Amino acid sequence: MKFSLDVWPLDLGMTLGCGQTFRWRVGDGGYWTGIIDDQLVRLAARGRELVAEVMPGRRDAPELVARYLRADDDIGKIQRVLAKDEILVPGLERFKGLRLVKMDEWECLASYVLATYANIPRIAGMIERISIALGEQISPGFHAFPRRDRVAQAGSQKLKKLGLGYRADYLSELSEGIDGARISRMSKLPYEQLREDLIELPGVGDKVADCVALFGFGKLEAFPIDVWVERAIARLYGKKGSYSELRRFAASRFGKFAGYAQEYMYHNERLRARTGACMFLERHSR
DNA sequence: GCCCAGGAGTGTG
DNA sequence: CACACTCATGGG
Repeated sequence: MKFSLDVWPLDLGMTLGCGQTFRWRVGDGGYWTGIIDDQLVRLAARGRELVAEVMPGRRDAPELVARYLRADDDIGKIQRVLAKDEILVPGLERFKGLRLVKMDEWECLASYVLATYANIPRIAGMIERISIALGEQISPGFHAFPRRDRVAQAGSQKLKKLGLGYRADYLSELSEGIDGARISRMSKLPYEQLREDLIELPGVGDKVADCVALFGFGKLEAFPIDVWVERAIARLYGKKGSYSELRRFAASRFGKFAGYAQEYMYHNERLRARTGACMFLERHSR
């Protein structure tokens, strides 16, 4: 099933490759292949037009893709709000095609529990291995992210053999400690309450809770702080402190779209490590 | 080989 | 509240 969508601005490479989600792969023709809700999806940009191919293809496939890419986010409006922070202004144009994604809540939760203290290639490898071992094959060579009950059934010993390290115990406990009803209830909570609820789960602390609130539950005010974002805040704003201090700083500075500011800074900081380029004002650099 | 990674949990001051 | 320590391991 093939169709086109109007999602703009959109940079597929930044959006699907910046490290907020871990399963998308880019092919030679510049098309991206991934899985949304057990559907195999291919995406390619032709100018302003987004061409999507969904297999096997449900009736609501266009809505599926649009929702995943947060097509309703008004990037212009978001950036006008963030532009009140003069430090971000020089980088906004560069990152306007970087959209947050809306992942499945369980996949997001499990993925970010696995993401603790690991780099992105390794995270992608762990997720790929549990998907091949435990996920349903939806097309030759493509496996869905494993359902919660399949992970619980596997047990921590089998998970450990898939190279998850100490995360195997967290994921195993998590898969037993949550269900669809709980996720459904959490999806109705406002950000702060959702965050407190998430932190109760095994393997979920401050940072993972904010990632899941942002990428899984769509709370745009969430501001996950990992080592990269911590460095960015220190460098750009001269601000250091505990997680709770930096979180308050971000809330007051970036407001209800803090999540977008965070992803811009995260991506910028990693680009800077590789290329030396910084798109933001470095007012506090020596 | 060395260093680092989208940290969390636990114990201590 | 803040630190200090441990956890297990692939990738650059």
